[in-house]
Amino acid sequence: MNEAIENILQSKDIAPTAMRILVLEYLQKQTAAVNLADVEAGFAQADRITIYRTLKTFEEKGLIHSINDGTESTKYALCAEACKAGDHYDLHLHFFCIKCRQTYCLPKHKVPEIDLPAGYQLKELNLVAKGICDQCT
Amino acid sequence: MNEAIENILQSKDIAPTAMRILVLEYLQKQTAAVNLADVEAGFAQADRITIYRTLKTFEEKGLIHSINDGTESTKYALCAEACKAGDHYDLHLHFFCIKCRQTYCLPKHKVPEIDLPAGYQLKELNLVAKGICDQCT
DNA sequence: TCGTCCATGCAACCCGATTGCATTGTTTAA
DNA sequence: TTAAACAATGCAATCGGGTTGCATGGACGA
Ligand SMILES: [Mn+2]
Ligand SMILES: [Mn+2]
Ligand SMILES: [Zn+2]
Ligand SMILES: [Zn+2]
Repeated sequence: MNEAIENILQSKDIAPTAMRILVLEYLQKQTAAVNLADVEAGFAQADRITIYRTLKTFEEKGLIHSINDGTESTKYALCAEACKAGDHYDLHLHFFCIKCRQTYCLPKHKVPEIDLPAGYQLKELNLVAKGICDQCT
Repeated sequence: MNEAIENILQSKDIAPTAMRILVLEYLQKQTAAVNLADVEAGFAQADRITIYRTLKTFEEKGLIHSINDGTESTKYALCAEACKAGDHYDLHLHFFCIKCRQTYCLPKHKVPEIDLPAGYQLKELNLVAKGICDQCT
């Protein structure tokens, strides 16, 4: 059972410690993006800093991606498998619900092509929609 | 001279105090979006909190809009004239240069239409591009 | 077994954002 | 004209997310 989780970590070049396995299991259960406080609250006793560094490591190694939805805290969600250290391939739309304040990945909605003025080089594109989610309608 | 500035403030239902006139004049001079510290540094002696509240008021009244470019601080820039209290009409692309760390409004690049899954209601759409600006190429 | 490396835990700090409150300035109604 | 009512300002204090320093502990290879 842990086998699968450990394999995922190792495939992303992350040493599978107890904490990391727990955090990854937690992330897999989520249906919306979570912030540091959410993860912390997901465990009876857990060190905030260790979770913080775990999430940082996960992000660096391409296991999760961070989302800046305009709220006070950064949120995290699991990446598509194709993501690698330093490269997040699946650029998709994120939706923030102003009612339940949940942030959802919409991986089927790829960010659109945009053309920039002459001389501008594009490296990254962030698209965040705000509104009311289907649960809250 | 101040006449024009005062008219702008009054047209947005903002009482034209000395500080507000100065801040608006400052904002009109900018070519990139600014944060609170920028505005503060733009004056010899100025109270940070007053500027903070000035920017908040400007935003509420639809004179400026705030930009979350993924950096540590919120940035602000003047709105199109059509913007009103609570309603920012000119949804456009913002470009953050990773070299000079400036954030530019690209009002000619409107945010694209997106279609959401059934049951999702759209209220707002934020699009931020990151890369290298024409000055830094 | 020892030494090295990495992960962890705890304390401390940084900084942008925000609030409380007393004071000052401006507007409004008597 | 004057006094009350209201809005803006200035200063101190706080909050909270994010980040770093450092000592300890566990895993693993020489
Ligand atoms: Mn996502
Ligand atoms: Mn803009
Ligand atoms: Zn919702
Ligand atoms: Zn630049």
